[in-house]
Amino acid sequence: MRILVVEDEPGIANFLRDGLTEESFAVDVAENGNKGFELASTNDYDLVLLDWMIPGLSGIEVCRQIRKSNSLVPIIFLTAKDTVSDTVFGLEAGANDYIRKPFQFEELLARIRVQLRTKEGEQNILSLGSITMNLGTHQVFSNSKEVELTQKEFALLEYLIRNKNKVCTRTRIIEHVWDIHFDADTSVIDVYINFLRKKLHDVSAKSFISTVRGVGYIARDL
Amino acid sequence: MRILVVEDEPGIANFLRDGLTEESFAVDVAENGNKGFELASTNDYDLVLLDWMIPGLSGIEVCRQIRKSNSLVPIIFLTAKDTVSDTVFGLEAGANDYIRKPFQFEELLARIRVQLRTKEGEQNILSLGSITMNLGTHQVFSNSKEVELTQKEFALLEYLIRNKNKVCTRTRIIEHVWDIHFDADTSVIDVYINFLRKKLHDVSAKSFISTVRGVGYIARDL
DNA sequence: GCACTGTTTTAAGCAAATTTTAAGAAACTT
DNA sequence: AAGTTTCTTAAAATTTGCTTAAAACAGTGC
Repeated sequence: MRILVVEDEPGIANFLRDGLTEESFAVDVAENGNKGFELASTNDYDLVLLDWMIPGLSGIEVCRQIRKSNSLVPIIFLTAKDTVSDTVFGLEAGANDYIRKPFQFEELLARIRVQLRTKEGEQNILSLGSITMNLGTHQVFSNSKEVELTQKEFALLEYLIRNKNKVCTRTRIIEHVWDIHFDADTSVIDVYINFLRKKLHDVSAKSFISTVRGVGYIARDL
Repeated sequence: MRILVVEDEPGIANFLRDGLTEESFAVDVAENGNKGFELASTNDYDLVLLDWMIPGLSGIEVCRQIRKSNSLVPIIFLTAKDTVSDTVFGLEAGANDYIRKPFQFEELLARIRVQLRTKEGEQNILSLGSITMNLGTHQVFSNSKEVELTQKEFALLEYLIRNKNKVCTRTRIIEHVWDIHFDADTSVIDVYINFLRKKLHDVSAKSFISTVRGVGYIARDL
């Protein structure tokens, strides 16, 4: 899942980047409003975190512009202001939620999950056949036996399962899981598919990730 | 579907070639404006991706020349510039759309599909009789049973179905699906028609691809 | 600051599937 | 029946993906 963070204070920006990366999100940071809108309009993010007070276009403006361009990406405001009118103003501009600074990272995470859930019509649990992922606790179970996955393995599996029964092309995988947008001549996907198959294969019945030659991979529901 | 990419940076050019090939397009790359125009004027592309800043003729010039030669092929600009006047300039030169670098591959793909759709009046799903193709997921169903096709098989079937009820000559097939423009003394089409018939025949009622002797093949809607 | 641990990426040889070539059999045309 | 054209099959050539090992990197504790 790709998240755009629009935040000028480097401390907070880094804090968010690191924390969200730990949670297996692919994070881009924009340090002002113009950059933020540019990135938002040229990329396909799954969620946007938007600081209210930023140089260039204000957060509200960025939010309006994004909505004007017909994007429904969930937007969460980070705001130091706390008067009711301001938050209402933000929500009316098209934001989905807001959180006041200083905030607890856990709370932010919870709100992010809520937005992603409503977007995808899912809970915190993803499943495919006998495999279950708990996004909240970062645990993966295969036949109710826990399997330890690394960050990248987890992120790749999440992407595959969110798109289950659809072919995921190499290009899309490298963009959504690795956040790489050019020069895709790497075999890192092959290697991670291999990791996942090894870790999940002997536990669940059959190799549930099939290869679609010349295109990518597909995780099938049976 | 044939796409011409006019782009000088090898990294981006390769990225585009690979990504578009994954999506079953036949891709040619020109590394400068003159080559680009030469290819565009001597070939029948379904779409042109044109970088703005390229050696030789500028992207704008190539676009103008193409339009001057009375071609209506859809043209999408790739541009690093982002002032409104520039893009308007590009669109006035006869381009159909533009996308700013750096871009998300999926967004580019969406824009390409929009151009091809308006051109062909179709969505992401193609169908013929009991056969359905999902271009987004690269899946083919025959009587709602999935059939596994390779890249070339998929591309050939797509071409036949996009031109259903029209005779597709061998020359056009070899040009649009294989991107070969000389020396058509190959029997590769015969072989692939055979593959398709075998894979789809026993599932759907009758052989839906008929041979038109001396000319080519036709996929009929019944 | 350095060694240790685990993760991620790169690279290379091998295996497997796809794509192309080729050639004889079959079908159609004249 | 002769001459084309297409079909079918098999094998060669090529491409793509799998697997493994090692290198690069990051984080932790001493």
